[in-house]
Formats: sequence, structure tokens, C-alpha cells
Amino acid sequence: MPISEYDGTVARSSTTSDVFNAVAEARRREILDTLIAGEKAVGTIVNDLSLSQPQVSKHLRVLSEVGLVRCRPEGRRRLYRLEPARLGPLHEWLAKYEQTWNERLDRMDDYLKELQEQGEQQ
Amino acid sequence: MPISEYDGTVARSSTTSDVFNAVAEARRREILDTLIAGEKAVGTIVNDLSLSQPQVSKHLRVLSEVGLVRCRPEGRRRLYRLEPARLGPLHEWLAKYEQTWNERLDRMDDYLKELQEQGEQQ
DNA sequence: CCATCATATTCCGATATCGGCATGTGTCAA
DNA sequence: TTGACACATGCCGATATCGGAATATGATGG
Repeated sequence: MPISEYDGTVARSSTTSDVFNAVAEARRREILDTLIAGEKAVGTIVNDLSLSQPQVSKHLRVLSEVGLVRCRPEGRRRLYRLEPARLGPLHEWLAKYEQTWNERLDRMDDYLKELQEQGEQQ
Repeated sequence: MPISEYDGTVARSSTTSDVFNAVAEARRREILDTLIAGEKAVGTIVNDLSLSQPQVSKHLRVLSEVGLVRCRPEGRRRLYRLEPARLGPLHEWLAKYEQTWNERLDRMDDYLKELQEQGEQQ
């Protein structure tokens, strides 16, 4: 008799721990958006976005864990600010597609340039 | 007595239905990545990424639903191709942060241009 | 030291999500 | 028409995730 039978199921890996998933939640994006204006206290975010305080704290925690925001205590408040550099992975991933994205436009551009050069030669 | 008591819980909205969440899954990103090379059949993706066939089909379904890929039947196979334009929302959202991101570099750039123009004037 | 304000954390139920497995559907070839 | 191939779908269990409510922590002012 084996010590343990085969389970047949697979453990899901935690997903909240990377930038892509952190940003996948609409509320978290809203929080990031509101932080573009600058450093804000939790209470300010709660008011601006009409979310519950625990909700905001939890989302800020997720954002902190992936480094998208940083915290600075000021008196009894905590000011959160954006760390936009951490969007790097997203940006880099997306960059691969922008080339594909623009390929048609690029080809069109090349074609137009070709026409133009021919015109100049004649 | 009320017809129904208050539940106290809140229904979660489906998340897989927007581009951000579609792209949040690592496997789905891999699938998209492998499609940059061009149109591929499901079986090809299965081989290239060493995933199970149903897994790939399901992920392709999610990607289809948000328009990130499109399907074309060819014989008994189905060829999927990228629809990079659908990454627009992601790109636009990110664009807001690249400005913040590059602010320092931009200021540096402005400073250099200023120096250069002064040099040309003299 | 105590009351209060600001925020974080914990507990909970409902639901979404993922992967494996089995099966359905559709197309081709003999 | 039948069988094989390519893919899609349905069902399942385990787990992740979200929001609400209550509570814990921590700083401040009197």
C-alpha cells in the first residue's frame, strides 16, 4: 500500500504575485491611475474612488508586493506613491507586439517611400 | 417575513472577459508569444509549448473571446492568428504611465536640447 | 494613560479559475 | 460508411480571489 494515493489534481500557483495579475484587477488599475497625480494617503484614495477602506488596503498590499507602489509613513497616515519603473515587464512584453502591430503600416510606409524615391529619380 | 434575507455577500464579476485578465495568465502569454511567428494550428501550439490539448483549446477560447486571436479552419485543423490591434487598451493604459516614467529622462533631454541650441546660437 | 483617528489584518462565504480527464464534434481518407 | 485524426467542450476537485464585516495595530493629542 502506497503512503499516499495519487490525487489527480494540480495545485494552482499564486497569481497575484506578478505585475500582470496585479494590474489585471480593475480596482487596482483605478488605484494606480489615481496615484499618477501624486502621493496619496489611503483615506484619500478611499474617498476619491468610493471604495471601502479594507478593500483599498488589501489592493495596496498586492500592489506593494509586486513593487508597483511604495509606502511612506507620515504621522498616523500612510502615503502611497507610484513606482512606474515596475511596469517594465509589461512594457517589454507589449513591445514585442507593437512591431507586429505596425508591420502593415511599416510596409505601407516603405511602399510610399519607394514611390517617392522613384519619383525623384525620374 | 421578507421573501429573501440579505445575503451579505457580493457576486464577483467575471474577469476573463477583458484583455488585461486574458493576458494576465502566463500560459496565455506564451501562446500569444508563439503566435508572433505567425498563424499556427492548435496541435502545433500543443507541441511547441508542451501543454495539454484541452488546456490550449481553453486558453485559445479565452483569447478569442477578447479578440486577441482569430481562428481560420483549414481542413480538419484550425489555424489561430494574432490580432495585435486588440492590445490597444493595454497599450493606452500603459501610455499614461510612460510619461511619468520618463519624466526624468525627458527633463534631461530638454536640458540637453537647450544646451545644444545655445551652442548653435553662439 | 486614554480616546480617537488612520490603516492593516483576519475571518468568512460566494464565486472564478485552472488543470486533468473523458467525451463530443467535425473533417478527411480509404 | 467507417475509422482515425484534430480540436472543442463538459464535468470535476482543488484552490485563488474578491468583498464585507469585525477586529487588531499604531500613532497622536489631551
